[in-house]
Amino acid sequence: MQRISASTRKDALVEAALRLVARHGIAAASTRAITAEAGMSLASFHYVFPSRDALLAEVIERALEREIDAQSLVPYDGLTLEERVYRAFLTSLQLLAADAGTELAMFELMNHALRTPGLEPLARRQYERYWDVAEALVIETGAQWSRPAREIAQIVVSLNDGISLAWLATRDHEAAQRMAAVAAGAVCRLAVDPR
Amino acid sequence: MQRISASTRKDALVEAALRLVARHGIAAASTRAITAEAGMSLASFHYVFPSRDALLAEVIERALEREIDAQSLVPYDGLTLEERVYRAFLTSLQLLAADAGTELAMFELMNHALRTPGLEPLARRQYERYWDVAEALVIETGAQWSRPAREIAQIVVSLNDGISLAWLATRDHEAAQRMAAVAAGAVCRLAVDPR
DNA sequence: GTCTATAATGGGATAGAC
DNA sequence: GTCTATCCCATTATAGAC
Repeated sequence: MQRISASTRKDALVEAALRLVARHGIAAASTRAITAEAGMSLASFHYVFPSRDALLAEVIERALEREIDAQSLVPYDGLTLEERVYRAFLTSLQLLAADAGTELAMFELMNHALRTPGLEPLARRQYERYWDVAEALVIETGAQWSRPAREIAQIVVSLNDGISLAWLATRDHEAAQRMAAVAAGAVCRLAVDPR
Repeated sequence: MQRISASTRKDALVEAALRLVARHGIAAASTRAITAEAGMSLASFHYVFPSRDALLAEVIERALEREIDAQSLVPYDGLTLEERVYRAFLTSLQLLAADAGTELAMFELMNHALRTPGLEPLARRQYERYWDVAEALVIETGAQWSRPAREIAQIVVSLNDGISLAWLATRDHEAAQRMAAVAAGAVCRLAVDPR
């Protein structure tokens, strides 16, 4: 095998792990499976990562950034407030339908972090970032809200998580879309002038 | 050891597994750990359960029923609509704070079902039951809603799941209580006459 | 730096005595 | 029905040759 820089190798392992977790769940992401997926030997793994958990920590951060990037590409020009909120929920559902494994993986990685001593702060930071992104979105609507933007944002994130989980469990597209519509309505009624 | 009926034994194993999953996560619920917790031998396990997954399926159902029982004990007499909805969310948060492990376990068991071939219908049924229970609660408010009771119920469940997950990740009591309040307000604005 | 080989552990499941 | 003992496999991590 060629000599490859440690950072390149880390990168390849994180990507391989992410694919495996998305496809078959976190339990399937053993060090052996990961190195096989990345096309390298088992020993290479421990050359760049001290342990499986150290890798999973990086996997969580990588997955989070990807998720946030996907959300921030949505165009909202010329839409009413309710349409914008609805569109945001729908975008999540589209990401979900396009790659259910990856979205389920986000929940699995979160649970893993919450069960692994030392990784709890990762879960916390993940939520703070979700809230940050949603808050920016709420402010960007330009609406006047009856509560601080951050609280609205937290409700939006909660609804999004809840609807996503419900879809993952039931795979009921119609129900999920109706939920997105009703949720958008409920959120918009928190605006002072829900135009 | 004494001769014990198969059903008693199953029961003891399910309870032991539930305790382990709540304490240390689903990964810690190995057949060996479960039988040790239940105070019996490993072979007894396979005498009453064909496999670990067969046990976990029963664990999921048991945990679900317990969760629903806990929620249905809440008294709502003499409260306004918003107070009732708020109270429902708060009750969830209290259960959460009282036993975070068990509530986290619910999410883990759900993920497990979604990743295990053959157990997906369990996850689906679990959600249908959540929705049923919430729908009964929504109807019981006596309010006139702008959408069918089931859709309101689905939003309530989504909010509850989302808020629960956020609390599990951040352990921020204040934020969670504010979220419960704002969520209750948003839901109630879906009533025709939100008195 | 990268590999093969192996240690060390823990897992699910089963055989067979009682 | 219940147990002990064991099989067999997969896992994480490391040793040591190159």
